Amino acid sequence: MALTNQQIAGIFHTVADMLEIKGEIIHRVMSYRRTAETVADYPRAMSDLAAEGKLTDIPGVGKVLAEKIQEMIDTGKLDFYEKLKTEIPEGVVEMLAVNGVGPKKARMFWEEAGITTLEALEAAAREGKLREMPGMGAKSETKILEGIESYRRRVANPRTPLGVALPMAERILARLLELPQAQRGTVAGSLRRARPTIGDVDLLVASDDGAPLMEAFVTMPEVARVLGNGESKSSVELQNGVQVDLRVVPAERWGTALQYFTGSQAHNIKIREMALKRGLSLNEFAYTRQDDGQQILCADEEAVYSEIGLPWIAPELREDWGEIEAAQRGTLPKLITIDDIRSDLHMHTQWSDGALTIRQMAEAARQRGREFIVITDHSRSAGIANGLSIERLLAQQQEVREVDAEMRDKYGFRVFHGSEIEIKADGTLDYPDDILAQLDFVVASLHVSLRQPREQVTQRALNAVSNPHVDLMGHPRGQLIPDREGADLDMEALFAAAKANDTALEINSNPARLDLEAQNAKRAIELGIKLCIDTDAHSESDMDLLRYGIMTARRGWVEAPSVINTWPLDKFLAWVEARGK
DNA sequence: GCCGTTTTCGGCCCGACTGTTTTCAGTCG
Repeated sequence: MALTNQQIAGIFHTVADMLEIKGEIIHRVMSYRRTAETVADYPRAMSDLAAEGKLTDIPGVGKVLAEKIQEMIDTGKLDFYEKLKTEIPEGVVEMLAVNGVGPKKARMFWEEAGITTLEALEAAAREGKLREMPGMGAKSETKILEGIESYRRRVANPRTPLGVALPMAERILARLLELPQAQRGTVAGSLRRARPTIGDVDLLVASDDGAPLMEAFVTMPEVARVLGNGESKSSVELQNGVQVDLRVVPAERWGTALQYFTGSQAHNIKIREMALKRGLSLNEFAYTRQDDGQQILCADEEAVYSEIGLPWIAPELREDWGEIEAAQRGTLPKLITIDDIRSDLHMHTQWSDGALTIRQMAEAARQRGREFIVITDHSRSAGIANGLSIERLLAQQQEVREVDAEMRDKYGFRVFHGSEIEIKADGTLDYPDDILAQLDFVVASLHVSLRQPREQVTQRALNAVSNPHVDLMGHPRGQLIPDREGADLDMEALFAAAKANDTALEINSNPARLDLEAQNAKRAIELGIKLCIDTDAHSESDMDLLRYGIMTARRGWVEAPSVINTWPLDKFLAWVEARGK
């Protein structure tokens, strides 16, 4: 059975670790690691690419890696990996995840002391045996013990969702910016790029006097452990297990520093390669001209990019998904912003599992600048969510009409009546067509039986988007971050059906969903599919989650015209009408 | 292992911090 992109990426990551332990040339190791990253984020299934013979189209994949991917698709395993597993004990590879243990030390512990498990490593450290080894001492022993403890916490809770990490990072940053030494500051790293989950938090502050900032940072009440504490860089682990890094740079070098610490690594490597071709070496402090050694300082990111002939590239795009090539061609997308959003087409009320009345939701949306909304409570089979029977649905419509009339007269604000209907396990929809026909707008979503086999769950999605009454498919894959994988949908088939039926696909703004993911959103708009960025709000505060949906859309290169809820009311209604409602 | 305005070989981005060391290797991002 063919492996998924995630599984293939996982194997390549482990192979890279194993090769590094073996002392392989680092560039060979990096090619596996790079490809693992690429495959993990790739918008199309490796099995599809393999079927089309297009594996070597993937940047960084040559003959050898293409053959290995093909083998995993065909056989479900990789011989090369199986052989490596017989050479290197699993526990030795696991040691690399411990802060302070790298490939050299892992190999030394294994070969010199016969340590092949984390438990044995911990025991040896406790008994003071590690300190006798070359390059080791009492401090590194302690560091490894702390590292093992931290690793075990991380295994239980591996990555932090964007929706948790960003508010936390902003709170810490705000406190640092209160200090007089801080000139400016921002969130950087994968958080600034708005990845759906975050490994650690990167903060950047401009200052000519970093010491007080570092002192304040490492003594924050939520700090559990100081991992490093230098003049320009400190790292802490918080009580909640999240690692936070703070870097301090002088303001005149802000641009190069921010560009560097925002990443991604793949993006930065390409930028540096471009710089080198122009005789410039780039680091976080400056460009350096290679001929005379003269430095070129960049106080903002625009200067960093313009120095090598590129327009500024939005951080959400910096994943090496083609943004540098697009910048060179002058074809970067004009990314959607939160101000482009005019409506919210997916929201819940007290009629099902929401916290507020129809009127309260409408008022809250209006206060946030929306021009119209659609109320889409759960359908009848969603028992836990108090889904609406047909009778209740029709009664709700009356109330929606009343609120609409009132809000329309008062503010010119409109409230429409819809439903978020279950796509049931058997593939049918939760209300009959004649009921759906009475609604202004229909969202169809998968909530149950997400673990069905690929063909079955895909067929359910196709049934839904092909129904002429369905306008939007909500959170298509049904993933829950960070715990639940989405359904094993054939996304290409879903895209084809959405395109053929002119059905829109949702980017759900809830940080637990962010579904469609950016990669799939990017693929969808390339195919000309319409999207919709909704809050799926169940309360007033949920409406403020919209920014996460916007970030995700921007990561997917989405421009406002592709998004139906950026459209003015007339255009929206004309589209719904034209779809045969 | 990949790749090419250095093109089929010989490169491959760059620096901070730590702990050990007496000048640097390992780790990390």
